[in-house]
Amino acid sequence: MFRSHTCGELRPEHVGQEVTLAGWVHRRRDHGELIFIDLRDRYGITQVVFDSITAATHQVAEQSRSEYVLQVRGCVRPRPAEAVNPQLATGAVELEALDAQILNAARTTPIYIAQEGGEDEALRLKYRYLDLRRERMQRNLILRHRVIKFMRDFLDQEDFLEIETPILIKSTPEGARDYLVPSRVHPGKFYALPQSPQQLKQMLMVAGYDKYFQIARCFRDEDLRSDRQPEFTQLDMEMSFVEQEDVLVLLERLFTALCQTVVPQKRLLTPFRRLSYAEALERYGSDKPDLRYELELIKLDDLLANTPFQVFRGALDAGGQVKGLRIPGCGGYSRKQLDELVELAKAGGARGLAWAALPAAGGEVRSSFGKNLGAGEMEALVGRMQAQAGDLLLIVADQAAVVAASLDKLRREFATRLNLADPNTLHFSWVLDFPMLEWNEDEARWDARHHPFTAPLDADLHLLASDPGVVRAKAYDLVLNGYEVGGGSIRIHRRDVQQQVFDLLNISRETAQAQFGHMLEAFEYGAPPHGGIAGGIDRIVMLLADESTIREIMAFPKTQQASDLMTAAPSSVDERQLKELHIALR
RNA sequence: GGGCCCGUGGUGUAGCGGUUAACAUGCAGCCCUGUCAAGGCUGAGAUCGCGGGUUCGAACCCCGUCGGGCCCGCCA
Repeated sequence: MFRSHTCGELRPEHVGQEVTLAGWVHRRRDHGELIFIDLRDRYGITQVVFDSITAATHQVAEQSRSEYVLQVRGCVRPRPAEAVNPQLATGAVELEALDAQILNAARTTPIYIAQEGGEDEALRLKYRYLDLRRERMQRNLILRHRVIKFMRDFLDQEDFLEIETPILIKSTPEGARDYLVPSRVHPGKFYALPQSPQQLKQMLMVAGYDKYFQIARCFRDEDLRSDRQPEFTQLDMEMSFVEQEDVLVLLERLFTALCQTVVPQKRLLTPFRRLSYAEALERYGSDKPDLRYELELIKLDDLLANTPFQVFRGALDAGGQVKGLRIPGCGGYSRKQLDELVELAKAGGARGLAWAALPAAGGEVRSSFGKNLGAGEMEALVGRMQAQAGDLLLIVADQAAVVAASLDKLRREFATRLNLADPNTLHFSWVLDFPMLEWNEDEARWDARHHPFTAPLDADLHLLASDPGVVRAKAYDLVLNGYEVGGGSIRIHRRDVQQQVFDLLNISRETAQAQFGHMLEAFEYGAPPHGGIAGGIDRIVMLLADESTIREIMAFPKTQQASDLMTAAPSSVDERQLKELHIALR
């Protein structure tokens, strides 16, 4: 045994006991004859005092440097009243070192452990094992552990079974790009890593495991974002004999209890608000709106029905929309600041951004487009947007999707600038009634928006043949503070409806047989009605931890170029390995 | 595939056409018995990511390249 206690454990009740601690030198304060060392492990920090009276022990402290690994035997004693450190959990006591040894020395570390630095993230990733020693990362990984532990315990209580599914599976061309694994035994053939265990969990429903879950690693070979890594973890669930409402209610109970347990200090809004996909896009321009603040998009089409302004006119004539945002108190923006906003709108796909600034003192409206408007139109816009002196009005005219994307960008930007989103609030919501299909312009065909097994709303079933674009699905997303943290659907379990959907998606019988034959066959042997959901654990933990990238809550994340800077993966491999796998590089 | 931003001692920054490349912190040595971001003194440490170019002269300007970040496309 290297230690009798951890560095976070000692309290006044331990006074007088002889204990042994082991840990890293967090900080050293050398006063000559007296040396203080803060000894750290993942449980905390304990101050160890080395007095020159114990000469050999004192010498160990003299030689010690930051991040040396020490073992110290000593006596727990109370600190003098004026030397108590209320910042430390162990701050009422200290360890009087009687005997100590250096278990291992350490080079000067490239990053400081004791201080949260602003270093280049690449450096942190290269030396991740040092970065992970920091309190922040430990706190995040501990939170992550608690989240996953809670999910397992909760679902166990609800009679769910955690069942593992394979990592080496069959590739299907649907969805994201697959990570492929070559087969040695089958020349020229490949496994794929799962984008999600979708088909497998549906097979488990056919098999009668009516409440399944898994903490499932998923892989998608797509470009990265701050909330997207090539491998990530989902809470994957599937249930039989359930309707959409059952799934929503269960998940709401799960996440409510989860948040109340692991982040009780946060304000959780319940019940979760529900809004349709159409409403979300209409009011917020996003299917994952941050509802902690309002700042809604305002529809202006009807006021401009006869406008002479070509930009608005053109958009409306082309079947598009004109919508705006009222930004309170930003009417004083400079030309340069406004130009930045125009660039932001363009990043969202808009060709431009019309703005109107109302002076704080009242008077003439400054705007990029006022002179092009017809009589009374500016007044009508100002009225509709309920603009007040000092406000800034931002207006985009384009196709609905472009208007939504660009105003969503602006809406989120101003939430940040104006501090509208309370970081301490968790605002979950359900986005429902997604369109089932999506028109693929490039390929001129319908694509499944969720996946091809998603069931249509019963009320829309009859439209499948006549007007597929308006058919809504029994699909639902769980949204938290502007992030999609979960999504799922009720699946089709009727063979005739499935065939109808395949026909719509232009999936031939042969293709369906080749790609999904095993599922279709399985469904002929008594498939129960079923549905499920998958939650993005990384994103949820990120939000609960108040972090802005999921890299901060993963032990060993990858860079935007999908490389691991610590191990230098991916890497070249031996010619012999390639040969065994029947692979020739081009 | 595209747009924008970043790269200077171990670390974080300043310098933005001529400087002995500055500051903080860390590091090393010495002094110091109540510190907890300990303090004091002394010192070492950077060919400015890399490669070209412009210039009498480049950390600084230009081109390319590598690495990192944010976003668009992509992510059923």
